[in-house]
Amino acid sequence: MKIYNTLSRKKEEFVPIEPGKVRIYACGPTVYNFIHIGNARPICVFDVLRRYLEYRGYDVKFVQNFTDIDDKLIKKANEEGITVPEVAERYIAEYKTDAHGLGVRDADVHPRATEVVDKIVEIVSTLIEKGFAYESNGDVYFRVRRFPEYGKLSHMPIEELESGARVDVSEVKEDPLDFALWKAVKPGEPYWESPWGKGRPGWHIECTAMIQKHLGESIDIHCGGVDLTFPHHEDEIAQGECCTGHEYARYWMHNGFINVDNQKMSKSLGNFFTVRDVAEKFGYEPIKYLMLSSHYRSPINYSYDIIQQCIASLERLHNCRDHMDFALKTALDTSTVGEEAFCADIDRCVEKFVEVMDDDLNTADGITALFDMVRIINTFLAEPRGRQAVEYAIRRFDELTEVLGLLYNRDSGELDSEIEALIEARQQARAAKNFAEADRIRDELKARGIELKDTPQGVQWSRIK
RNA sequence: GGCGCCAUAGCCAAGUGGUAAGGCAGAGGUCUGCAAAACCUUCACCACCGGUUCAAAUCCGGUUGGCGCCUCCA
Repeated sequence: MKIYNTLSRKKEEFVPIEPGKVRIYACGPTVYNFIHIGNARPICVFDVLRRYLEYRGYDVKFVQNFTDIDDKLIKKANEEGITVPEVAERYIAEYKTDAHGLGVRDADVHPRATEVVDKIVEIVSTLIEKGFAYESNGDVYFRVRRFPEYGKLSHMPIEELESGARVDVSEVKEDPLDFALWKAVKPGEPYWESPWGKGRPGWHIECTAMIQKHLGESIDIHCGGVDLTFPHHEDEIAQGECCTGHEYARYWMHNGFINVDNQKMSKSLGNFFTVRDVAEKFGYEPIKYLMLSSHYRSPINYSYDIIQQCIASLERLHNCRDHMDFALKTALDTSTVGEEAFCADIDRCVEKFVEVMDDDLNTADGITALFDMVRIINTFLAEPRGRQAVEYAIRRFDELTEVLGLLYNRDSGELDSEIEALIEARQQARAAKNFAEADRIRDELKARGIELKDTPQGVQWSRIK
């Protein structure tokens, strides 16, 4: 598989540190509010990365953090008159509701910043011992100029950073470039004891601590949004590599943004949508589809029209899958002509899927391979088919939707007897050419969320999504 | 100012040297009691101007337009 590595700015063949194993760390949300659809992008995309690597036979360990201590949480807690841990608890729960709604699996470990303070103190102490960091007024800063490779991820010339004039100038820092590893406590804020007095961790250091604790000194893939490239990821590399002397992460994957009206979503512009809001109107699945419909590094523009198109596309996928379930119920015990060729066509779609996903996780093309399969299946199932062929198609189709994390939460449940009786009554009405009654029943069922399709093989029903 | 990204049909979106995938919407048709679904057919001079090449949406240079990071940020 090839992965575009921000470090080299090239697609590189993926070679794990340890054969067969992949250690992935993805920057997770700061849990001070509901996540917005921009947050949903890395969550969805890197979940697919994980699933795809597993599909390709790797043993994947996937870690995603929750930032549960920072300025925004403190502010939120003050506003609501509750504690910081209460804020974190609430929004971690909301996060999980959304992530599960999006069909995203839990990470193997979801560490919280507040759980790794010991590790953070340990790393900061090591950095001070090695001369890479210094204490100043209860804060601890990293000496950026001590790490000659600083800037290798974002490809920023260090001189330019300094002349950027936006860098915070502070008397407590030796150099404006230096960044905080530890922040001295301010009145009314939560704190932890440390060799430098009461305080709390800086933001960048938490990820480094979690990686060291749960994945080791070097990891295979580090993921996050493009905006994290600098300074967050750059700082992580500096801390991590200076602390251990080893390469921090081999591959860096950065997802593009979700825009609204071609502008970055942000609170200050007032143009952001929470996942919850969109899900309540349209459901979670169209959001998931949107995220996978273009390459993960491209920007996506969110709009009502686009989400409607996602809903329509998804319907074609669901119809095909429903049709397969129906075809299985009415399948023949013997095989029919052309099934071998059919299975071969299906296999070709899977091969294409693997080929494009191998190319830097091209989910847009992966979906195309799925749609190719849909057409082949729909055509093939126009007439009754042998059970084995139908089962094979289902298995291979599900294989792809599972990797993409699409068509989850499918309701293949049974109908209750009352509905079944209505369907039967309608069939009798149709046989008696009482079409008014038949249509009335069909409308009634539709109002109850059941859609009927009359086929040569009988009545196919499905629940309206 | 520094470092980058993007521009493909009405909409979304792949394709990065060999003559434009896929989805949505539209048009026509087949099937159907009707409907739905499905299937078939149809729908692009790849922002502009130069250059390299037998061959360019794809490479190089330039122009225009849009966007991001450099500050918390997915």
